[in-house]
Amino acid sequence: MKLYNTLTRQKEEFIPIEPGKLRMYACGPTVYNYFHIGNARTFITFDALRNYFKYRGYDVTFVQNFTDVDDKIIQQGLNENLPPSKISEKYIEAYFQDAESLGIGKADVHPRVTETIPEIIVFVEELVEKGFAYEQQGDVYFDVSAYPRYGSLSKQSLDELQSGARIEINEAKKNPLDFALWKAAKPGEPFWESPWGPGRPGWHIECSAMARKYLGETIDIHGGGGDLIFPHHENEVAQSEALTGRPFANYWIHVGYLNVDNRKMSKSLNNFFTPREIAEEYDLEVVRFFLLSAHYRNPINFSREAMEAAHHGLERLYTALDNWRYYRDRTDDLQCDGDEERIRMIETCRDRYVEAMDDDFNTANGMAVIFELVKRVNDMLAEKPGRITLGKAVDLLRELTGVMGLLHKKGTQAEVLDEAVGKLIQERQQARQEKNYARADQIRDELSQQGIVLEDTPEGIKWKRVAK
RNA sequence: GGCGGCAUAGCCAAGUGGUAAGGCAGAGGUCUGCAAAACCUUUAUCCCCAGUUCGAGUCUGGGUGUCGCCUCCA
Repeated sequence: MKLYNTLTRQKEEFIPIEPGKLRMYACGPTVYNYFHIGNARTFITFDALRNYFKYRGYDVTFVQNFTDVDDKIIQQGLNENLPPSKISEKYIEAYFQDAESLGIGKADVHPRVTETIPEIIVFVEELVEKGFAYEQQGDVYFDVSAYPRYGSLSKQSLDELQSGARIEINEAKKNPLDFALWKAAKPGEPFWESPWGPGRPGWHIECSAMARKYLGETIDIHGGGGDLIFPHHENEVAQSEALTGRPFANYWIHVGYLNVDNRKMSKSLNNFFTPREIAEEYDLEVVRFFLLSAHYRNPINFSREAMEAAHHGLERLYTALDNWRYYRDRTDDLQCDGDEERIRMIETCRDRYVEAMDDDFNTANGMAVIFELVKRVNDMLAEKPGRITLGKAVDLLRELTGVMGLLHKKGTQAEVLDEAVGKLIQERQQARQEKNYARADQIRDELSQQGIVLEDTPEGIKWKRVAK
């Protein structure tokens, strides 16, 4: 498997630290509000990447944190008139709800800053002891000048960073780029006791400490959104490598932005959509489908047109499954299962899917293979080669879309129709036989208003519920 | 100012130097009472200029446009 590594700015063959095992850490949300679908792009990417590694036989340990102490959480507490801990609790719960609706599975561990304080304090203490950090009136800062390789991830030199620095001059810092590992508590803020007095962790240290706690000193893959490269990930590298003297992460993976009108979707530009908002109009599976239909590193533009296209594309996948179920339930034809040629053709789809995904997790090409497989399934549904051969094709379709985290919904056909609708369908059938097409079409229109679409097939009347 | 993306059909989007995947939309057709679904056919010299090469969307140089990071941000 090849992955693009931000460290080297190249695609590299992925070699795990321990054969067959993957240790992966992705930066999770700061839980001060609902996340938006730009955030979701990163979560979905790592969720699907984890699925794929498992699919390829890796024993995966995936960690994604919650930042549950932060300036913004404190601020939101004031806005909502709630203590910060209630804010983070509320939005962690919301995260899991929204994640589920986007098909994002849980990580193996979802550590929280508030549960990692002792480890963070030890981490900072060690950095101070080793001369990489200094205390200043209850704050502790990382000393970037003590770490010569600062800037290696973002490919920035210290000088250039300094000349472009837009950060406020802080008298307490030796260097404007020094960043807080520990912040002295201000009145009314949550705090923990530490060797430097009451305070709370800075943002960057938490990920280093959590990754170390759950995954060890060197991890295989660390990732997040592209906007985290600097300063967050740069700082993580500095802290962790200063402490251990070893590489922090072998592969750094960064996800491209989700744009709106070609501008990055972000809270500050106020051009964002939350899953909750989108869900009023589309099934969120459409969002997931849309996000995975482009390569993860490329920026993609969110728009109504894009959602419509994704909606139709996803529907095509579901329709194939529906049509298969309908056929399967109405035929006993079990022959032709020895159709070697077809089976071989199906197998090549798996190979090509793996080939695509092995190439820097190219889900766009993976999707293309899925659509080709759908075409084969549809072809076979028309040719009716027998249930077993077709069943294999459909199994593969489920296998591949399953890795993407798609097509988990139950089929529309399996539901039970209510009696009134059933009677109408019967009546329409009667009308058709009597060539009373006006009445037949009238009934079809009526049901269509209720979101039930009828299709006349050689096997009988097929119906489906159309989602929004 | 420093660093880095991106630019391929109406829209979206792949593309490892050998003559452009896939999806959506459109057009024509098959099937259908009509539809729907499905299938078939059809829709691109890849931002511009120069260069390397037998051959470049794909490499090099120079432009142009655009977005981003350098402050919190997935």
